[in-house]
Amino acid sequence: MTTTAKGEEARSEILNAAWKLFITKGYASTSLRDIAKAAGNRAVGGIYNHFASKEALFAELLEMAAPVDEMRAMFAAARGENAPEVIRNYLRAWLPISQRYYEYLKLVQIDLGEFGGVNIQRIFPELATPLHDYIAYIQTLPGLKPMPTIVLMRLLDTIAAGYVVTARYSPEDARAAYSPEEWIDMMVDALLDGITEAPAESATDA
Amino acid sequence: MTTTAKGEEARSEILNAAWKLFITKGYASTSLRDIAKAAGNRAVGGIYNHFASKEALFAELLEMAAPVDEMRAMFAAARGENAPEVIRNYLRAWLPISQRYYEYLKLVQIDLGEFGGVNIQRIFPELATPLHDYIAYIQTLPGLKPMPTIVLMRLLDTIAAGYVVTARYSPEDARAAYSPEEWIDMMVDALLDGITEAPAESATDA
DNA sequence: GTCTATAGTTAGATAGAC
DNA sequence: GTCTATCTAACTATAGAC
Repeated sequence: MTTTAKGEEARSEILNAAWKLFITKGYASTSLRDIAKAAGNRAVGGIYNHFASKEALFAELLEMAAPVDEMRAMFAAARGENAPEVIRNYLRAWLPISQRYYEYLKLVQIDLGEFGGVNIQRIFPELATPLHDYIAYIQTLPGLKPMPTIVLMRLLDTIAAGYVVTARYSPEDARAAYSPEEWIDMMVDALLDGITEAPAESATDA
Repeated sequence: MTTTAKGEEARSEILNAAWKLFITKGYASTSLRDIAKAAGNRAVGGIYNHFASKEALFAELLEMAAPVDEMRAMFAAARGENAPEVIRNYLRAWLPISQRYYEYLKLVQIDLGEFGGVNIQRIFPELATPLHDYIAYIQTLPGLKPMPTIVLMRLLDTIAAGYVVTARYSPEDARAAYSPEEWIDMMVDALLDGITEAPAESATDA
């Protein structure tokens, strides 16, 4: 829809402004006037030089911001010799990403609410399949209690989702008592070793 | 705003319709015409006999659906002699509630996005304080590894939030392999005892 | 490609008969 | 208390000058 350098700049300004507004105000509450104004006080009509409609602009955001490459790279990198070690590597890599992904999830929710999820359905398989393969890989490694793949997947998803969600709702000052890395390690430790006090006898790795 | 029985019925029909539409379509995308139509094909203007504005209608939903009583009752009931037992009781009681609460959280997000959270701020202290007290109570009980209150709170919140979120995103058929109660117990077990295989020597409670 | 101007539609809210 | 009719404002999208 655009070829010149100036056009490209306008296009990305519009995308940036739309991202911020859709995230903070929602889709329906964000007018094209709002977007045009936030994108350097542009003309409303000019948006249509770059996007066919408001929904097309939204769909473009959803597609270009999907963390497909990031996730694939992480799955390739977070490997190791035993499952606990790999899980630790995985969560250390994924949790910081997933927090950035939090804003993206708002766009996903918009797509589900406003458009019935038609836009996200094109992207989702690209993410689900590598994740499933990766979890299956972890289960070939030693060091875990036996459990079905679906259970392990949900546990890992639970930590990731919970980490992101609780970062928003818990009181800020208490959360600041630890660095993000410390928080991640504490949550990983809880998942791997539990929070129940050991039976007290042979404390080999305290 | 309403006194007669017929008026009360209309009022609750409007509230029910608005709840469903706000949850599924979002606030801004839901028009008062949509609500009036869904509430038994009523007249749009009639809504103003019961609510001063669209926002007032929304605020009423937010207030009346807050699970304040449910949470207080749960905090009072989920007690015991040692911390792991109490945590299990707590999560068994709270996770089913929190899933119903999932829809309510969408309303909270709407309030944050559309109104800057002004409506939820009236309700939030009623929930946060009892929760904090309850976590502190758990920490007076024996059986947990030593950890700061804020860490335990975030871990419990993580399980609760993760349970709710992953229920929406994981594939339905795989999730149906276990009952909700089984899922909850598996997740509680993971939190309490971890997922790492024990060092193999003295398997006392396998 | 960007702008101004505007068409066409729909929103929240109000007035007044019944 | 409910209805029909309507007001004003805001929206998406288009047309046409530059």
